[in-house]
Amino acid sequence: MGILAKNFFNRNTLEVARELLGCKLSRKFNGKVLSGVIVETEAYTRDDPACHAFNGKTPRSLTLFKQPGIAYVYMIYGMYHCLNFVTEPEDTAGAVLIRALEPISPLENTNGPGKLCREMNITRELNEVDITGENSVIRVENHLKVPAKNIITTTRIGIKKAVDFPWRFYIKDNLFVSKK
DNA sequence: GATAAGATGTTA
DNA sequence: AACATCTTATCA
Repeated sequence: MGILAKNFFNRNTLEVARELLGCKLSRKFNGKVLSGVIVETEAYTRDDPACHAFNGKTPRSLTLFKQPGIAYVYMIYGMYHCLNFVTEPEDTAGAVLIRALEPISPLENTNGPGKLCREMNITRELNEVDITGENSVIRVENHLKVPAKNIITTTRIGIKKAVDFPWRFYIKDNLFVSKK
């Protein structure tokens, strides 16, 4: 099925976060392809106190201002990485955090943002890689169509600012959504 | 330079 | 509820 192109990411972050549900994420590593269905996402935008880019450009947040359709990978708590896709036009900060996958290729422990990166060998080396190319090490394609009634909208997890923003999305009743 | 906080996960 | 563990941003 079709690989998601730059256009897909060059849009409102909340729309992208919702529409990524049901898409297939593939990660090439050591000659193998690891893949899973995206079942949980969170949106982070400019004007969002919880977003790394809220206070403007810093060495780390600069990635969020770059072109849509690249990866934003950062380290959290000194031991885990988190994978995001950059959204919105260039110079407008925005990203979608990938929080959980339902395995397609054999994978375990993909029900959390740190766990799925550990499982798929996603590190800071992949920061800013293009995810819209045919041969990208990370790419996303259309896979399952998730009916609107099966998309649950709630508040985001693990943040201390903007805790009331309903910007977390997940597939209803899916067993691989992260636990609270 | 120092310091505090952090988009997490595991263990108890 | 504690903690493992270290990058980042901010301030001096």
